[in-house]
Amino acid sequence: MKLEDELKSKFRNEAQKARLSVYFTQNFLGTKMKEVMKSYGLTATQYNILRILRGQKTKTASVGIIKDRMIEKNSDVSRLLDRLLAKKLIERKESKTDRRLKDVKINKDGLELLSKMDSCDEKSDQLLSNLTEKEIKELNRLLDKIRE
Amino acid sequence: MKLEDELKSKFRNEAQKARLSVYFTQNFLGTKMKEVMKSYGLTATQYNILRILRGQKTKTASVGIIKDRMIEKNSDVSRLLDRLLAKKLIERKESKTDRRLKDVKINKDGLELLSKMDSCDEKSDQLLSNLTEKEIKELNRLLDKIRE
DNA sequence: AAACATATAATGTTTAAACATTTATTATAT
DNA sequence: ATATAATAAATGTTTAAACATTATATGTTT
Repeated sequence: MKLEDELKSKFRNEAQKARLSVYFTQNFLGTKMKEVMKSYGLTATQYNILRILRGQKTKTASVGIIKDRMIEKNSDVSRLLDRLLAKKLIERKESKTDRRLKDVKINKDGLELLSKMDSCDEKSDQLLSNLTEKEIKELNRLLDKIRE
Repeated sequence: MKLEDELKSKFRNEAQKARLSVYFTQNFLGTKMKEVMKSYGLTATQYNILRILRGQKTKTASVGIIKDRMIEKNSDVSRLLDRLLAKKLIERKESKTDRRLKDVKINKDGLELLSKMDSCDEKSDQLLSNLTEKEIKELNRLLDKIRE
C-alpha cells in the first residue's frame, strides 16, 4: 500500500513524505515481525532479551549488561525479566561476588524456544523481497546517511 | 552514527541490515520529533490528534472518525481525549442527533498551541538534510516498494 | 411494540517506553 | 572506622499500543 493512499493527503515536500514513509515502513515491518513472535508467545522486546542472553553463551549477564545491549535504552529490564521468569525461560539469582548484581541466564526452555524461532530470521529477510539486492544496498546507504 | 557501531555485530545479510536500519532510523527521527513536541508539553500521539481535529475546520469529529484518521489504528482514543481534555485543548460533548456519538472539537487554546508548533514542520524537514533531493526521492521509492 | 442485531464509546488488562525515585550494596575519602 | 559517594537493581508513575469486554444507543426484523 502506497503512502499516498494511506494518508489521503498531500505532503509539503519529499522530506516530509520520507519521514512518514520511514515511520510507515517500520510500522509495516514491525507488525509482521510481532505477529511471528506472538505466535511463539513472545513480544519483540522479550525475544530481543532472550537473544542477548543466548549471545552470552555460558556466561551470565547482569541487568545492566542486558540494558546496554538492548536497542531501547530506557527499557526497564527488571520488570521485563520478571515476565520472562514467570514464563520460565530464564534464571535470575544474586551474584556471589557483588550482591548489587544479578546473574541472569537463559535456561533450557528458553534456548529451545529460540531455536524453534530461528526460522524467524528467514521470514524477516523475506519482508524485503520486493527489493533487489542492489536496491537494498542503496536503501542501507541512504538510511545510514540520515543518521550520520 | 552508523548501524554497525550501534550493534557491534555482523549481519546475516543486507536484508537483515536494512530491516534494522529502518528501525534505527525511525527511532532516530522519532526521538528528535518527540523532543520538540515534549518542549510544548505534548506527546506525538496527542499532537497527531490535535492536527486531525484542526483538519476538521469548523466541523466536529466523532471518536470513530478520529480513530480512522489516526496512524496507529488500535489507539484508544477515548482515553487520549481524556488527557487532551484535562489539558483544556479540546471540547467533547454528546452528539444531539445520535447519543452514541461524541462531538469532539479543538478549542482556542488547542489552535494557538498548534500554530506555535507549526515550526515543527521545518525542524522535521531538516532531519533529512543529509540527503540530496534526489536521494530523498529514491528513498521514498524504495520504502514504497517494500510496502507494496 | 418487542426482540434481536449492529454501532459507538467507554472501560479493563497486559506490556512496554520513558522518565524519576528509592533501596541496598560496594567503593572511596576523611 | 565512619561518613560520604557511587553503583546496581528495583520500584513508582504516566502515556500509549494492543488487545478484549461491556454499556448504551440506534436500526432492523418480525
